[in-house]
Amino acid sequence: MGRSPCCEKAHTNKGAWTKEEDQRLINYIRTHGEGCWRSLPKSAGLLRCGKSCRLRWINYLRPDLKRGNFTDEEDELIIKLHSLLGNKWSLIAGRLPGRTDNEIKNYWNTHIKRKLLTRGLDPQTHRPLNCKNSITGPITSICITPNNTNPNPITSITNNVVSDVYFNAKPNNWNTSEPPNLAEAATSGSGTTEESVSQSHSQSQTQQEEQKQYLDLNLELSISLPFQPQQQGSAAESKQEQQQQRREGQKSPNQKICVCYNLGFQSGNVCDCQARARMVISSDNLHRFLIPLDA
DNA sequence: AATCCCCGCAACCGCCGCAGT
DNA sequence: AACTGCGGCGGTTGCGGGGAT
Repeated sequence: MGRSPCCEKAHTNKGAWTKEEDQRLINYIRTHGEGCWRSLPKSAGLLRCGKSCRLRWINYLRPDLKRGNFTDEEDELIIKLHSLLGNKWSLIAGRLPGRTDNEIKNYWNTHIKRKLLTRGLDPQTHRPLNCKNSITGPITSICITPNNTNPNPITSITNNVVSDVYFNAKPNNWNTSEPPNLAEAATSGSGTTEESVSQSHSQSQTQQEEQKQYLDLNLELSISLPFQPQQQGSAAESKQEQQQQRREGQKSPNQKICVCYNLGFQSGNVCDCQARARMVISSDNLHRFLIPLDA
């Protein structure tokens, strides 16, 4: 059995809102404030579902909404945030004052997707479309190399890395034992809750600047061509090698390595690699989680 | 002028996480 | 620990406007 409906559907209006309904909702929230959406319709004299009232207020009636077209700066910010956060529209909206998640989602689907395609980029992965080695799906494999000196830093761990993302630059104050919390940096600042706002206010300016630096750094990361091992020998030999790697606990072709944890994407935050990982490899102060693709 | 088609956007739906009991 | 209810989120739908034929 599923959950009971949030309201009595037989007695609720659906579809476009009338001016009168809008006015009732505005008047009610001006007097009583937001909250308790379930009981709001009855109290406000609206024949609407509470969810519908909430959506109408948040996406259309809220006084602090910014109207008008998106600016180029907003476009680029959305693209950068999407490359970091994926389809986390509410998080992205939190970084764009006056914009709603629904608005950004629509804008993404109607404008930015096309914009990225004309740039030759995959809107989901932000990788070049014509990259013959490109993989589908979100980036889950990240590798940090000090000063990017090692072109293939985890070859020693695995012979079959699907793809890697490298940071090209490493700030002088980057301490791999105390990684920046990128997820927090991404959501702080213009956070949507009072709590997050108060948290961000309580941070020292230096800390905020550091976080911004890390966020910018992450957003500006360059993506390397996926490492593809040279195919040598017969197919039988290759299969034998793969079986050998599995026996030895090494990464097989249908596994990915993630070091998100070291970037601050700790479990329960953005990345759940730690929870899903079947194996952890630690080296150079980095924890690399092996995650089967079918997990 | 009429029809068709495409696009943008508001709204809905179902699921999920969390807090309260 | 299990259950319930609510708010919030992301995916999807469908309507209306405008351009093309």
